[in-house]
Amino acid sequence: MLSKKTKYGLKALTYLASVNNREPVQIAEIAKHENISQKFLESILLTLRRNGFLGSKKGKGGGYYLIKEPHEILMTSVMRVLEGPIAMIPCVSLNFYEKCDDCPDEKKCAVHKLMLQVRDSALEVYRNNTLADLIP
Amino acid sequence: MLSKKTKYGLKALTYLASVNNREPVQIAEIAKHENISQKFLESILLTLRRNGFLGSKKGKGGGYYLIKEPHEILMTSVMRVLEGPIAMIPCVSLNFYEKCDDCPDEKKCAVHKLMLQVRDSALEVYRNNTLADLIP
DNA sequence: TTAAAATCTACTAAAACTATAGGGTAAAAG
DNA sequence: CTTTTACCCTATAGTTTTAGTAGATTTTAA
Repeated sequence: MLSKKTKYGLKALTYLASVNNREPVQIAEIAKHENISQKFLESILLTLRRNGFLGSKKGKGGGYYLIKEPHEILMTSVMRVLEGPIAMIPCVSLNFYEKCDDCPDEKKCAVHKLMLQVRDSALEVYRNNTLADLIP
Repeated sequence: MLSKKTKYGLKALTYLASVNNREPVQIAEIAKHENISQKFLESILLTLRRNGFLGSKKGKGGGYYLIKEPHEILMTSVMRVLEGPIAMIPCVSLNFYEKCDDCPDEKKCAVHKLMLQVRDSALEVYRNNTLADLIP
């Protein structure tokens, strides 16, 4: 299941991308427009800022804004920050690899074999989509 | 993340498929061979039986066995039973569809648009794999 | 220089889900 | 009738998710 964190994060990014100018947009405005709990969204936007997707400005007239052009923002990186590994199991993860402690030989493992394909197909989708592609 | 339930279920199915004859295999044997908690595996095999993948036999010489040929068992149906919906979000699910209550228009939703592609790509993988394809 | 408007930070907590263990019941075989 | 096995129900520790609360900090504008 996709977490609400990721869902809301994607919606917020898309909303910011759809605002043509790059003026800061307040959390409250995003939350209202996308039907998101404002406090929850606050923490999500914070992690997006810390990971280099957003800039912020405090005080009156402040808010969040995109730091790159929408077509430069790949879904692979967005998903990794919001949802974590793209692989469904660590033993097939590119960026978060971990060996299964119960599995003696990955090459012979059925789960490994299947999940490798799933990872590759998901990766292809995320690599073919930038934030610009999601704007309605 | 793939649940251990699914992981163990897949391993158990593969193990049963690799046993050439269709003699019942005891839970304990599967659990030992695949390094799985026996009690947990017990409940997993039960749901696999209830969903038409396995047959069982009680008493001495009993155990679980495949009810169909490995090449007839599609990963789509296995995954749906073990892991649940293949879609990451209900609004793009074929078999478990549900509307998002926070989303006014699916057609304009960025999350919907992205997750539809992810679902399709995952589906293609699962449809192209039967249990027979996972046997080492 | 004060007040208002925002983000930032840390802490807490309810709810849901996951993985597992325990103990007893039912059926099949010998 | 005893052993062996699957079957079934319950509880529970642990983790993750999804927030909510309270306040600190920074910026702008009056």
